[in-house]
Amino acid sequence: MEETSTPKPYHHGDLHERLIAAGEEALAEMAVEQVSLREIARRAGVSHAAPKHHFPTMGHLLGEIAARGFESFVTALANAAQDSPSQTAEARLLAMGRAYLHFAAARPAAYQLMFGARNQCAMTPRLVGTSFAAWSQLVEAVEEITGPARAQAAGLHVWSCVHGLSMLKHAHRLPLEMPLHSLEEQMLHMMMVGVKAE
Amino acid sequence: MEETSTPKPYHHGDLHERLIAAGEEALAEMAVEQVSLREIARRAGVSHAAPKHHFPTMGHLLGEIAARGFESFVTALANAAQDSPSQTAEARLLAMGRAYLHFAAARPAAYQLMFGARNQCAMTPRLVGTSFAAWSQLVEAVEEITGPARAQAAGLHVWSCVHGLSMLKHAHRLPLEMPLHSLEEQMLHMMMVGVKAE
DNA sequence: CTCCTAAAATTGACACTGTCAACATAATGA
DNA sequence: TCATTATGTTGACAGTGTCAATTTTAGGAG
Repeated sequence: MEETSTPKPYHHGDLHERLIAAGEEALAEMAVEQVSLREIARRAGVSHAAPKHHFPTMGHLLGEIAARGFESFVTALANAAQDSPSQTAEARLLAMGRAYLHFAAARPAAYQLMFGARNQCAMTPRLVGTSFAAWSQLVEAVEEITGPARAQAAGLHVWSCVHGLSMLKHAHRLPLEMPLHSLEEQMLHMMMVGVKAE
Repeated sequence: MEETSTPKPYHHGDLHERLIAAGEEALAEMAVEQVSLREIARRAGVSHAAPKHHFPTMGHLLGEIAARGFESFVTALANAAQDSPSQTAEARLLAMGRAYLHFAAARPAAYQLMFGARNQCAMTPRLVGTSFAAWSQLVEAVEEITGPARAQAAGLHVWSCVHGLSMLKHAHRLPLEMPLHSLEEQMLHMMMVGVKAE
C-alpha cells in the first residue's frame, strides 16, 4: 500500500479528495443550507452511502472543507500583508482587513461554513487547528502595533469588526443609503483608530 | 367575525399565537438547526400540517418569531439607554452596546434566527420592518455623537463590532487566554474611540 | 332553530434528507 | 492462487417540509 504514488488507491479513483472537491463545487453554486451529502455524492458520481467509508459523518466532510477554507483564508491574508505597498505594521493590518472582507464576499458559502454558528461542521482537531492558526495570524499582526499586553483585546476588536460586517452583509440586514464600499473603508479606518488607541 | 374580542376564533383556540409561542419555547430549549415545523406543531398539540392554515411556510412562522425578537431587542436596547446612569450620548451608546452583547448571549437561538444568514426566515415586510427599526435606533444613537455626516459609517462600525463579537462567541472560534468579559469591555472601549474619532 | 358555507384541523402521501446494516465487488498481500 | 480487507451499492429507517384530499366545526343566513 505504501509503494504506490497515490496513498489511497481503490475502485474508482481517490474518492476522498473527490468528495471534498464536489462539496466545494456545490458550496460555490448553491447556498450552504441547500448542500446535502447526497447531492455531494451525486456530483462525485457515487452512491449516496459511499461517503460513509471516507467520512463518518457529513459534519466531518464539511469540517474538512471548512478546514481547507481556513487554510486558503490564512494564505490570502498573508499574501495581502506581504503585497501591501507600505510595509508598516498598520498598513499590513489594514491590508489584511481588506483581504478579510474580500474573502468573505468572494466565497460566501465557504465563509458561512467556516464561521456559521453550529452550522453542521464536526469540530475535528484539524478544524480547530486551522481556525486557531487564523486567529493566531491576526493576533500576531495586531501585536506588532499594540504590543503583547493589548494584543488579545485588539485582536478581538479587529476580528469582530470585519467578521461582523461580513456577517451583516450576508444576512442582508443592512438598509444602507450610501455605497457600501465607501462605508467599509470608513469602518476600517475607525477600526484602526481603535487599535492604535491607548 | 369582527364583533368578537379575539380576531381569529376557531376550533381549538388561537393557534396562530400558540404556534409562535411553541416556536419560541423550542428555540429556547434546542438549537436553531434542530427546530422543525413538526416539532413546533407537536408542542402546540396539533397535527403536523395544521400550521399551513396560519403560515404558508415554516419560513414565515420563523420570520414572525424573528420579527418579535427584533421588537424585544429594540425594547431592551432602549431600556438600557434610558437606564444608563450617565445620560450623555456616549454613555447611552455604550449601554446599548452592552445590552446588545447581553441579548445575543442570553437568547442565542433568537439571535441566530434574527441574524442567521439565509437561516430559514421568510423576508416578510414585517421582518424587514422590525430589523430596519433596530438599525434606525442604533444609527440615531450614534448620530447624537457623530452628527449626521458620519452616522451611517459609525453605525455600521458599532453594529459590526457587537455583532461580530456575538457571532464569534456563538461560533466557538475564540481561543482566548483572558476572561472574555474583560476583553469585551476593552473592545467596547476601542469601539467608542473609533466612533468619536475624527 | 336549521342548514349551508367556509374556515380549521387531520390524514396520508410525496420527495427529500442523514445514517445504518447487509450485500457485492475489486484490490492487496500472503 | 486465494483469503482478507477496503470500497461501493442497495435498501431500509426515521425524520423533514409541503401539498391534496378529507373530515370536523364554527358562524351566519334564512
